[in-house]
Amino acid sequence: MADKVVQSPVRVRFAPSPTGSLHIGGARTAYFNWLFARKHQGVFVLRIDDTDKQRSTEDSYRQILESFRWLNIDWDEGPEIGGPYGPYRQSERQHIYRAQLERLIAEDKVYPCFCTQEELAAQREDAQKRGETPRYSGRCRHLSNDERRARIERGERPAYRIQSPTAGTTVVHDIIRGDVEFQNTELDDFIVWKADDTPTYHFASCVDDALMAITHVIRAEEHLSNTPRHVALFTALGFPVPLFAHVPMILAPDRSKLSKRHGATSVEEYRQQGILPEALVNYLLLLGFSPGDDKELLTRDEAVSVFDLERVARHAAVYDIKKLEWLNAHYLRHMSLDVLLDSIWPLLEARGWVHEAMTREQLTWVRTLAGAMQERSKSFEELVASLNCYFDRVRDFDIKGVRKHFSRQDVSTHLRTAADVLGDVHPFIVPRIEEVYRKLIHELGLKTGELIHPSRLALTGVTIGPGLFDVMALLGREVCQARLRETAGKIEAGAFALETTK
RNA sequence: GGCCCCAUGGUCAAGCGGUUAAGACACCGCCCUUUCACGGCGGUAACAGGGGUUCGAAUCCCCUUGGGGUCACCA
Repeated sequence: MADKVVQSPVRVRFAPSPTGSLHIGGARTAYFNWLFARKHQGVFVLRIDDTDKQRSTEDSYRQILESFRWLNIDWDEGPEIGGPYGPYRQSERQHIYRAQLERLIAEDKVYPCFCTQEELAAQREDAQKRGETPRYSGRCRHLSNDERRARIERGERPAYRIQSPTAGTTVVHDIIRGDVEFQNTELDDFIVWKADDTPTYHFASCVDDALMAITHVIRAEEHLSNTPRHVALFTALGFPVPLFAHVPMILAPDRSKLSKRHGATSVEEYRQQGILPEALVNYLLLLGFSPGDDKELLTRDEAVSVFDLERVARHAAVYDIKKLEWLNAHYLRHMSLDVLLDSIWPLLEARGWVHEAMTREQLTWVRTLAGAMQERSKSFEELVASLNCYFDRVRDFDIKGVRKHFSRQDVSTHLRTAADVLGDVHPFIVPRIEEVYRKLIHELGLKTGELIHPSRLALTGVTIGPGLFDVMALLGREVCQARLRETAGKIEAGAFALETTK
């Protein structure tokens, strides 16, 4: 990246407001910030924009931090660890904003506005009707100091507006989009301080960015249109204007804004659904960024070294759950078996399949089960669900499988014979089972699949899964025999007749 | 509506004046195989439209269309 773009030291920030869980788009923006900081040996600041006391909750605050920890995105300055520019929660910085406001008032860059919200709303409506852009009229801009003082003394609670430039253009230097020009006539004197005596988001954000020496503001595209205001604010405050990078939005499959009705939108939800942090982070990187070569699977270190803000896409990306699942399956398959077991343990426990006092044999067995399904699962949930037949009797049989494999006249007889034959397998291990089973298949004059498929279905209820002989060894002789016979009985009793005609 | 951003297959995307327009996910075949999954091989599928500039445009410019964002005493 060009030297002019990266000054040192790089200081970037992510500033969520704790009014909900960490959104997938926010996570990506944060990750890009983090990557940029790490890439340039800079500082990643986490700041909490909790100026909105009504909507901010402590719960949400904790969950956001937790999501970052889960994603393995660490911050160099911010909540819980502090730093030289703290505090890092806006609710604790009110005195700082107030001081800056008073300074700007003294410097005549900001002025009190006594217009009521009703008046402003009416003006806005008028403008809308005339087809004009609703802008503040500037009515209170030229009030005399005497009048201002008098009205304040009379008890009126003004808001404060910044004197925006009325002519010329404001150029926003955006690393992703290039220079973006705005006519200053489009700007109005917007409010920086509310009548309830608290700063607006724009004001607090710019004061913080200025005072925290933020060099690059990397944020969502929705802020691009607000940026001229921020430039005006930085200028009024007398601080250098940082460089900007507005990252494109993430859209739902119907190209609308991603929302709850499109399924999971928060990091927390993905976590609950068994998505691995490595997969999510890898996917987020690929959304709106390409390393330039064909690489799709990137480790964290590779991501850091390859990341480049100038290569971030300018257009919005549609969220594709399928690719996330693919990545998840990939990371799932490459997990060590013990980490995998550790990860699914709570799920197994919840189903009552495991408990803390299990014997070594039982643990080994569960571990083997997990391993058997590891390569066949896209998520923890799916993996655990596929284990059902090892812990519980088979209640439901795959209908298509039943039609296909239980329809032959002599199936039940064969299953019974198979059950009998399993009694001769010693020890009950895969090669022995296979040897005996194949011998039986040959003697019955069947094709391999003609016995194997019905057996698998009888044993597990499904037509998919590990090799039949692995399944058998895992289930154990007695269970195999019992299920083969039980299913044979059901076939003979016509228990599947209903299902086959369904 | 004003302003701003954007536009390559269904999706993510490479490309930055000359390419048979990569690759990945998804989908469809084939192979492997007792099923599934993995893996391997192959296939369907794109430069929104129209004008320019140029010997030559996916690439540069303009217009149209479409999508998104923003216009609050929300953040």
